[in-house]
Amino acid sequence: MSDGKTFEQIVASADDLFYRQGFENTSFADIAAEVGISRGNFYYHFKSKDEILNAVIEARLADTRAMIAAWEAETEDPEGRICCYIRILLDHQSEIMAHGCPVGTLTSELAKLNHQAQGAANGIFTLFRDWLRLQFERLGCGAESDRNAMRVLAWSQGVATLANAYRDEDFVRREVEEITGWLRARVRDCAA
Amino acid sequence: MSDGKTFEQIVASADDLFYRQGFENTSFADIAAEVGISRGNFYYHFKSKDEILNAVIEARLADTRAMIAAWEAETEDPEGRICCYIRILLDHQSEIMAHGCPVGTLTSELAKLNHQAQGAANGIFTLFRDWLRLQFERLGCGAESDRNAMRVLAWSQGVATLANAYRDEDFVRREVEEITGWLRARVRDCAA
DNA sequence: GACGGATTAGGACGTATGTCCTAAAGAGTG
DNA sequence: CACTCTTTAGGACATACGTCCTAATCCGTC
Repeated sequence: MSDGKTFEQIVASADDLFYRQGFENTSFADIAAEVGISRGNFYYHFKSKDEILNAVIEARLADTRAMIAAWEAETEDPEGRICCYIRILLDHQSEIMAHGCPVGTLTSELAKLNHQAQGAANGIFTLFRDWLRLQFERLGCGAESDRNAMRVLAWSQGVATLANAYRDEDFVRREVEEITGWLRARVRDCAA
Repeated sequence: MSDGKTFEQIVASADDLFYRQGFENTSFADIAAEVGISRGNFYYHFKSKDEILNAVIEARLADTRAMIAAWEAETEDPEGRICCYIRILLDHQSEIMAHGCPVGTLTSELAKLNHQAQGAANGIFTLFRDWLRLQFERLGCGAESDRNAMRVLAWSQGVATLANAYRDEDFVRREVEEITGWLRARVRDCAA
């Protein structure tokens, strides 16, 4: 019933379209066209559009966990790991300039729709937040760790929003350097 | 034809609803219900929904200009003026936690819709950006002025996005203090 | 009070959408 | 080949939406 090839394709296309066009603005016809199936076929795999959204959020949660796992495999150094997160802004620069941050724009849209999946979408933020907090704790930031994690999240969200508005590559590059510099200083302070 | 009482009410209600529910997700029926007029009456004042959006953006531009003028009347001190901008986060805290930043969420939505009014909506950002840059220039930040202005914009945008996601009052308050502290340090650096 | 332009109400129209239903096609098993 | 369960196609259905049209109402002026 679930977890077939078509199921995965629907989720993948919906994921992409929700990111590029927004959830509300993406129709079944859009997804069907991209997957190459008929419109009526959705209801064999999903009971409603909201259920597709839930599956997309699940997929994003899984992707995020995998991404974090890859960063953990990349380096043991907490500061280096935090830099991995910051580097998303560069690695996905063109997509971010075109469509913003996938997490931030989705949570914003769901907040306006008063959608039930809001909490689930926030879970993606929380995945990053908790992991970043852990890295700051390992750096000795103690009680400040969560605040630092939130600062990194907020900073990157702001950069994504303005990058999307102005499509300015240099701005993104400069801010990434600035965040990295702030991080270095913060690590020094915490270690002291 | 234009600029009547009904016209103003439509723009005011649309402005409010676009903020709370999003542009795409707000229908003529919604606006009509809030203003108390019939649905078909819109087309006497506006040729299309996009024209309402344009009027809303015009109104927001005017409001922003008025807000900036009020700040300029409030104090001559550039640092104090920048603090006025930062203080929006506190003055409109509950709305921001409920619906995000009106500017950031609108530009994000229009970007996803590939809407023609995207540029006009960015103009609101630019109003703040140019004015903030001017204040930094007067503080002696020189070539760094625009970067500092963008940083203040980005920071506040990020705080708004996360405030909307987590609805955490303390987080907003802490970040405002942090930005203010950063500003003080930056002013010191520039003056030196 | 009568006229005329400004404004409004109400509904028609075509389209798009989410949802649902049913018949057909596909795939695997005996 | 026959049977069954899974999967798909295609369209029906009600609803909501943006747009447009027309008749009615308001209101200031003569």
